[in-house]
Amino acid sequence: MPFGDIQNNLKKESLWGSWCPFEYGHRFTALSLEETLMGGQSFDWHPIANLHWRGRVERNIFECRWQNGEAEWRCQKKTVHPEELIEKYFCLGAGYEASLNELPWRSDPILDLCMKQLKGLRILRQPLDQTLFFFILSSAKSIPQIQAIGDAVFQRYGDQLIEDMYSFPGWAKLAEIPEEDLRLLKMGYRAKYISQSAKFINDQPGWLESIPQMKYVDAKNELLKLPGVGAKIADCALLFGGNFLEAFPIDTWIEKSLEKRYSLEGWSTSQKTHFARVHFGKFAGLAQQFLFSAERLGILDKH
DNA sequence: CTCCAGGAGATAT
DNA sequence: ATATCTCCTGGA
Repeated sequence: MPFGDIQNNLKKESLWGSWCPFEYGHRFTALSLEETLMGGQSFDWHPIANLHWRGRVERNIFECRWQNGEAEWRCQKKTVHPEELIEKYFCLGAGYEASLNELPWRSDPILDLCMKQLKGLRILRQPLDQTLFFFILSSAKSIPQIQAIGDAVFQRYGDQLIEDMYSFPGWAKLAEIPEEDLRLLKMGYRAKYISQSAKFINDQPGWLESIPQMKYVDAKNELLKLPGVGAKIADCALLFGGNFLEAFPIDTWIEKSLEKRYSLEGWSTSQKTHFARVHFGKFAGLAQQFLFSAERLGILDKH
């Protein structure tokens, strides 16, 4: 490595604060930390080394890593009140554990296995505007593809946060972008959804911001008004971007999982939604996350 | 080359 | 209500 690069890296490194353990760090495992950041609920995190990720929390850059058997985080020195940001973003605190305890794990051996194998898996509290954006992009796309398209949009239209990370441009900015320009960023048919949803949101100031205050059913019905937002994407936006832990998104993984693990072959999607609400209860979204990750990682077939 | 993804919307029954 | 087709792109 040339001397200039070494100096440059030292300079970059000096911008970072020291590593901190998570306050409830013992609850993460290497697997659950990775799955929380990279499992498809967020598209803000990028791996930069083995078990080491960099990502956005609001307009700040944080890093997380698994080191010496525990989870750690750090952020740039200029970040204001980083502990509060982390606590909020990762939903740290006793309330989350209490919610997990209300899931029917005592009577559901499948859920119990998922929760034991993925101990520490969390649902993040992300901003609704950006989460909605990513999940409109998500239809019939894999996680890396969604992230790549998002990165391109952020880089082209967002603000630069650090060397290679940019902010979510916001719906107001997206409303100004011609649909054809969005198509150039490989959105395909989703470009129309983004463009039209941006106009819808822009034409009704305060509408999107009011959604997190609503009851779940009302919030979902509002989001369903957006072009490109059906039941699945509305539930993803509410669960990952609106702190609605009762939202139970049913994608093809969960659809197949419910059929296979809970013998719901032949049930319609709406019947499965009803089953989930009755069986998993008011924190069904938490159960969904454990079930989804377990299927994705192939955990249930091993046991 | 064909097929189909972590979906939604339009159309037809 | 339910079934089928199409919409872009990229990877198997």
